[in-house]
Amino acid sequence: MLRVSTRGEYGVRLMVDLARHYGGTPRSLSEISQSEGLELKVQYLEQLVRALREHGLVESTRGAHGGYRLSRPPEEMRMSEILRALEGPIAPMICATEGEMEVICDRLDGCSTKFLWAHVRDAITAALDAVTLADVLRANERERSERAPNGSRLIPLSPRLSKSSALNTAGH
Amino acid sequence: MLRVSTRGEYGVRLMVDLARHYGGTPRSLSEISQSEGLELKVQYLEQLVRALREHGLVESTRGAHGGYRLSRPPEEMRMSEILRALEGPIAPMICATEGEMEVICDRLDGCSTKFLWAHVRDAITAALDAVTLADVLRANERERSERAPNGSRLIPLSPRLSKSSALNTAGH
DNA sequence: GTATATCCGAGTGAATCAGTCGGAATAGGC
DNA sequence: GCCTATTCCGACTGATTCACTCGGATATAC
Repeated sequence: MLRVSTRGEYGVRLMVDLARHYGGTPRSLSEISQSEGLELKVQYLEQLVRALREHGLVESTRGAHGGYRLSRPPEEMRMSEILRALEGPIAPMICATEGEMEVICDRLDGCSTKFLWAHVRDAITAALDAVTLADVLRANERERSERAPNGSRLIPLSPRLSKSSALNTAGH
Repeated sequence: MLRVSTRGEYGVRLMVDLARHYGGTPRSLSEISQSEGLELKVQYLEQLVRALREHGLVESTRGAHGGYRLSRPPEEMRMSEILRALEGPIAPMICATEGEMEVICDRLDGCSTKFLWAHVRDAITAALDAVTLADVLRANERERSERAPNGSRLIPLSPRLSKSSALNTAGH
């Protein structure tokens, strides 16, 4: 339950790639898809990056050698913004969408569980506000470097996946 | 994004109703559906309550005057259990399901955003662990009594919906 | 002008959601 | 023993959403 769609997953990976190359030349979708393991889905990425651009999170240059870049440094991008751009407002229930929720929920006897959903929503937004794109990039770099560089990909990842993960340095 | 389905919504309402009548005679689904404003969906409720029973949260008695009751007092039921029973494990991404997540996610280059989803998942479970069925019932009773008893349903609910809601007494 | 990109609207097959349907089993009241 | 109220159970279905795909237009470097 409470799933994020592949839109969110791919979109975040795309942003991580842009963060990794922040400051350089624009990255094309085909470059991104290769280095993030999304080879087959370039056409789909187009759709996602559109939403990110429309929300002002990335800027594009067209034509040959064109591509995308972050419109702000990764440290100044909260994951909440990114996911909102990709998937719309955080709303565990229709009656608990961000912003005004009274309007919709005046129906019936007022959605007896309103408070619960608002509580969940606030927890999610807080969690996503506390993490920046730079944090996710850092965690990702760490994981990459821990994997042996000479192609021995067989190291089990289990021991490092506990609650004391890299993201706990994000200060929440 | 991050939606809870109507399964979760109706199922929680059902549980709130059972909590309100805890200690009395078993409640039939038709009674529940009437008092919770779910008149048309009795057949659907059947399906939901099944999941709740199979997870040991409610007990049933069959035949005439039969129905359902909570198998534990509302104070001892966390909303996390209830929602898990209704909607399955809390997993914002396939690679961040509760319990073991390494197995599935060993594919590709190891899901660069794993940490983020785990972080979100933990925030959600913490939020749902902090609230008991009794808390939701209490918040609901309060709302009911605040609505004028003589049918003047027109009072706007807005001022009381801020972050300092009743659920903040749950101690998180 | 050609190759490489982004841009844009529309379409589509598969999966999930939100129920519905038909009937079997169980228990209380007469 | 029958009738009624109820839970139990598996299967079915229409609508919606998801996860893409397609075809083409537009812009820019060389």
